[in-house]
Amino acid sequence: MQRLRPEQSVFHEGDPAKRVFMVTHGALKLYTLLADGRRQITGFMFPGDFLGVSVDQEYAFTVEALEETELWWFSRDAFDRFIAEHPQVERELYRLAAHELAEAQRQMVLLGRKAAAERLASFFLSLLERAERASGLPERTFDLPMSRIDIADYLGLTKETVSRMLAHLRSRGLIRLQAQDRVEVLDRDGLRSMAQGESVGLA
Amino acid sequence: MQRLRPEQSVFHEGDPAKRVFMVTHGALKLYTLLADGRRQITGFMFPGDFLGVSVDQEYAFTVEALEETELWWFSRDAFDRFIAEHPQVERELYRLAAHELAEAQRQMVLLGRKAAAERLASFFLSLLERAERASGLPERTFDLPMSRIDIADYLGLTKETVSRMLAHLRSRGLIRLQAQDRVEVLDRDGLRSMAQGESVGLA
DNA sequence: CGGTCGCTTGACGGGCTTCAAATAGCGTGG
DNA sequence: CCACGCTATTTGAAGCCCGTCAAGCGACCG
Repeated sequence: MQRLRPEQSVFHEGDPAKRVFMVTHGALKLYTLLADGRRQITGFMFPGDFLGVSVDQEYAFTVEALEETELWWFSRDAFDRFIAEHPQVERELYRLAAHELAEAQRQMVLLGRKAAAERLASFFLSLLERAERASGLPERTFDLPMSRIDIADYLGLTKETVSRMLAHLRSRGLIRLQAQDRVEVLDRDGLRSMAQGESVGLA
Repeated sequence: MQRLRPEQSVFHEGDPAKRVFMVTHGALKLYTLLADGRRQITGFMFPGDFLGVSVDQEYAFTVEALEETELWWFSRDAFDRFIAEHPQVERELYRLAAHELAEAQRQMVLLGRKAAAERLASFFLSLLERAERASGLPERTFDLPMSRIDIADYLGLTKETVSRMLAHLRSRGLIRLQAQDRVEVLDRDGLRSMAQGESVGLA
């Protein structure tokens, strides 16, 4: 078990991947830095998510807590022994990796081809869906445990553009800010159509 | 075994993931489309690569041949049976997924944070490294089996910008075009420093 | 209630896209 | 083998979206 305060890191990019984690409370960000300080957040983690599982030798990113966070961890050796004794788990991990990969691909589409407003709308929709998966109920609101800069670094934008797009979504009546860090979705379909595209499936 | 002509597709996004493939000759592109036709290529595949392995139920992208291509395939059922009989293979597949995931993360950094010239330089370096892995020897040249539009859709740019950045790299003396579809690297270090950043590893 | 820090808003500029046209490469058929 | 024609690629000009720089505002905490 490990407790983290905001800003504290779990591990850094390049560290040997000696542990496997499960998030029990809180929220985390995963990121990589370029030499000149540019940063790309490659994902956020929430309770129930696994960390450092689909990793090969070294961690490929840095992980840092966004808020008070609690993790369960195992040494990779113990984890590997456990898997060896429970082969059906391996299949499950495999599914997990496939899911992560699909998510990464969706993010590539977002970063490569979507406009700023579309990116923010897509992000909000996925946070809403996550909130629903967590509670098991339909939801109209969700929290934003991360800063505007974090959102920007996740969406490949700047904090100013995030702010402006937020204003844009608000003025279009799609969302409302119950607080700086809490979003209420007023028009889910509108948000979806702003998020655009979503793959059509056909060539 | 399956043979494909250029432009022929192996499967489409949303198809049930009934098969697993290995590339033996040729080259392929993986992509998703947005409703209005915008396209993001999420990867290219070359001999030795596996296709449709880390996939959950449905394929998450369309795959299309860039040139004359040959694939070996297995039904997913047969593949799963094979894995069940050879548990050590599962571990290997796992490693494969981890590697794919790391690559996806690098692409997110490229799409989210790199400038056009940096993207093209990064792409060329990775093609050069792939050519070296394929031959097992140091290389100074590599092929471009894909069109400028494909490159653009992979890098999140337009074909015009790709052309201009190509001219830029040429004028800086970093590369030379032996043909439209064959690149010679004249200054690998220069290319590397243009590709920028590569993660610094430290926070 | 005041200070600090994060967020928002505004003005401006730049890098990439868009639209358009010229050129080059390449397969085809004579 | 060469000429032709088609398409991909390159090059040019103009515009726009988002980034940058700067200032103002607002929220939260002590």
